[in-house]
Amino acid sequence: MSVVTRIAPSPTGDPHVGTAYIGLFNYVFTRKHGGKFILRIEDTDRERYSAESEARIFAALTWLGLTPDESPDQGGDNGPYRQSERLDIYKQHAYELVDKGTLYPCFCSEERLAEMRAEQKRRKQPLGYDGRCRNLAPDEAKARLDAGEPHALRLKAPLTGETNFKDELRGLVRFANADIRDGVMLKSDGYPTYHLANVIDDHLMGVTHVMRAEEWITSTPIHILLYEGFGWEIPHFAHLPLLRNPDENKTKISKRKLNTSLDAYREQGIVAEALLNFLGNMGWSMPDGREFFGIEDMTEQFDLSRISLGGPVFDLKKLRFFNARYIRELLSLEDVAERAEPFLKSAGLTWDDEDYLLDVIDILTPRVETLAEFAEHDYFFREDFGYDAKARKNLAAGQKYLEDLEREFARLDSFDEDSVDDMLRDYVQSQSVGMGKVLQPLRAALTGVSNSPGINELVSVLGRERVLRRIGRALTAITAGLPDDKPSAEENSANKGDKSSEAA
RNA sequence: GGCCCUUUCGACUAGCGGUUAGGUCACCACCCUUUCAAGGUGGCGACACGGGUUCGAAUCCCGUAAGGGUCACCA
Repeated sequence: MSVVTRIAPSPTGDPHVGTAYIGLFNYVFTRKHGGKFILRIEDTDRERYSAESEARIFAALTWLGLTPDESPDQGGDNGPYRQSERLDIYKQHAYELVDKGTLYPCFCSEERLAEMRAEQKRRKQPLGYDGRCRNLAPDEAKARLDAGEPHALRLKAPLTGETNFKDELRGLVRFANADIRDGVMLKSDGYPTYHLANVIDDHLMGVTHVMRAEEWITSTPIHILLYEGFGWEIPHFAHLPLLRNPDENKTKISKRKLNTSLDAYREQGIVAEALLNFLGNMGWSMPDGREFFGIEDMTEQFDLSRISLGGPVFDLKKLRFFNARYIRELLSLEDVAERAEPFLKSAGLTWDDEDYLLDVIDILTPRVETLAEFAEHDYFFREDFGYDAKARKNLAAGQKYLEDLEREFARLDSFDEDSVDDMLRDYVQSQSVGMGKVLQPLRAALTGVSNSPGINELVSVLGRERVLRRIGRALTAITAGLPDDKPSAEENSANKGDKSSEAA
């Protein structure tokens, strides 16, 4: 049996990390079994639909490398892949189900339903359709239908017995039919609701394994009833655990409490592989316990039985750790530089040759957790950086050393790290002071900040020309009295990371 | 509230009847060190609770509790 899976995001708002999460599991499962992975756009909610959002979903999936085999973009044998383009299909199938007695027309107005709900709430009764139209005499229903009276189509849920299904991860899940409501399957505007469209599409597209988030568990019996109504084969279901907010109660991941936008992570300089790897550790683990693995490795080892069911908390700190690890170890220097370039450029930073960029990225790499953070070390790319408070203090205290070092550097033959190191050590020794006394002013002159990569590598990468120019500039500034009003570029560059996203 | 799902360190997890309950992030300490990192070493820290079953339970069963999800003409 060939496997067919799908993800079915709704194009409303930002592309969601949940889509990437569910997408990843569908993707690796499908690749593992040599099947087909479909992207279907569930755009039946006309109120919230956004074309731009749909485009961003495609872009995000492409970024992550979760490329579908069939989609609205690529097409395929089972299209169209946008639900809004399948309206006739749903309608036709829906009325077929009316004939079969699985669905029935409901002529109740929105107003009546609203009243009904209000009344139920007041009496603290269970919410749900009261079934008025369910018991309409067949010919009355038919007559009103023929007369073209506006109506929705509701599920005629059995009153007794139970509807069960086997969840691949949890085993048998049972529901009393009495608890299943007569939900609307086809809206009065002719659009299907999720349940109907979903079942029809999954069947018509040949989906064999429905892997979706746990929140769908309670609507699965509705889907089962629909499959049974049509007389269709029921696919396998696997409900994946829900990603959780890092809040007290671990509620379902939400953009109120966490940044759920894939675009946002991309813009923050999270690399796709790291995000995927991080997501792969949410509710799943490698048999050998490895935490760092690519999508190929995951595919190779993937097994539904290794999914754990507790809802994993989406921990930004661990994501950043994974990202940092990819930047400094798992990706090649060239690769990192290439990915960092857009971030540097959009910060207005420029450089003359690629080798210099590579050198800079190389020494920055252990000090950075995201691609965007490279741009914080702007002193590598500009000569007009400001001096922050500590740097000014260091400069003021180090004028003499800087004057000496200016001469020493001018005289120095080679700017490789060892030569620089030898020279500096000799000089410091000759002054009979601590290293810091000399090196901190030098650091301030070269970077404008008080913390930076090691002096030796810094000097070596910057090269003679920049070093001399910067010492000269610092000396001038000292003489001019180091005016405080000068905008100091990176006053807070020592502050770690983005608290901003947590500041809600 | 009804129904459904879930439950191992603060977080992610390993474990699938016999382990000093292991690893990772975070946190703390130490080492390295001119700064900031990275790196190294070590530390803190968990089987929700109560009953069973068993010679023996984190592992199996039953309750309880807690948390989550869901109850729309949204998905």
